[in-house]
Amino acid sequence: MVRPREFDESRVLLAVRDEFWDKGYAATSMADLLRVSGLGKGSLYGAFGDKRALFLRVLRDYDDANLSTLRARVDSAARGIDVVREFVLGPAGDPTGAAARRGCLLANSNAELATGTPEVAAEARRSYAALTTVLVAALERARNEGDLDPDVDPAEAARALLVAQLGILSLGRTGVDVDTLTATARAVLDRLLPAPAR
Amino acid sequence: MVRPREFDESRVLLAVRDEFWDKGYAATSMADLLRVSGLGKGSLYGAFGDKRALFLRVLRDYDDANLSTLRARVDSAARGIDVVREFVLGPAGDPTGAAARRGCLLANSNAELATGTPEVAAEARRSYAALTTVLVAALERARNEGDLDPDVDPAEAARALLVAQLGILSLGRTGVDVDTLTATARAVLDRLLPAPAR
DNA sequence: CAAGTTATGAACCGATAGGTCCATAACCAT
DNA sequence: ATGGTTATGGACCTATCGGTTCATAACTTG
Repeated sequence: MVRPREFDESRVLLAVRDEFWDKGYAATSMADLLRVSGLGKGSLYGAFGDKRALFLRVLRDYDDANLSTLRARVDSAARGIDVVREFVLGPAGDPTGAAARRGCLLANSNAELATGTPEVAAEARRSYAALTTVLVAALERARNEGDLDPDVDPAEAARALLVAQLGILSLGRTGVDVDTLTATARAVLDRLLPAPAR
Repeated sequence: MVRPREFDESRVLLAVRDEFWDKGYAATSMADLLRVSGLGKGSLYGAFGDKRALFLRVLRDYDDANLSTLRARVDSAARGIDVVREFVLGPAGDPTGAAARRGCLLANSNAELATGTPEVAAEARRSYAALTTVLVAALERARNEGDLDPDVDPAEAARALLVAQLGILSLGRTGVDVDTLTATARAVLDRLLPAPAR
């Protein structure tokens, strides 16, 4: 009884996400979104609402995917400490520096929109709280596996590691030399994750 | 032979800066800037050029002022370590959290505009490099004053502290509870600035 | 095959964006 | 006092913004 969509919703959402990610919210026009999605106005508005709603949808999907990825890594990683290190080193991982310059959609969006769009700030708080919880689990595992000094408080360290990642993201977005960025990330990690005294 | 300006240039620049700071670049309209500055279009364009040029001017002034302030603190502080701690704790200092939510004009702008406006990213790199240099000096002083473990490499630690500050700024902009923010900053600092073994 | 429903995208809309222009006012130097 | 020069701010301009409307096409179901 209905006419089905001609487009793949998730493909469109990814294309839209990339556009917002590359240009930022305000600098992305609806015309841009129509171009990268290949849709007409009726379809895009009909399926996702206006620009703001579409953006918030994309942002939430992005966060959920990030969280799921991290949780999956905690489950599959050989050692808890590996997940934590990867969490901080990840943004500097691409040797071309392109990933570092792109940064994180959530961090970029929060910096751009936190004041005027409280939903974005709230989403960031939600996401960071969830990330912290996962990091705590990874740190406790690391401690049990003998990779972390037992004196380190997992909750405190998790927040510190989140701050470290956000700092690396922020610095990486300036386009700083990627080797320096990586070295800095490693230096911070070494301080934040002391090995057990033996 | 000339007609003098009727407005105070630095007052206008501060008003414009605050507007960009509060709303971000794209979300600030020329109408906003005319309103907060109290100028007419002819005056604003005549004195500072277009929106982009005005913004870059304001951003550079902001950076220069920040740098000067930090340098002055290094000169006037009782101990080098105090400057470094203040550098990281500063963004979380306002007990109402308003300063933390506002963040840093440079960090916010870099997150919003780094991709599309290379001048902003370049300005951020320049500013962060200069800040790092000042931090190195403060750390060397701290070491000489017996407040810092001599094993700590000042250059490496300076970059780590910059990352820490940027992370605090980023997290603070989400509107997270200011006590948690401060506690996190302290925890990071304690790890990054170990006291000398005795 | 027909009826009913929804997706589609081009046409269209008012509002606002940033930016230019210009008549006038204000001022300094002679 | 007057001529030369610049600051001023409102009028004006075009492009583009996000968003709505609607005739049509496409499809499912009975």
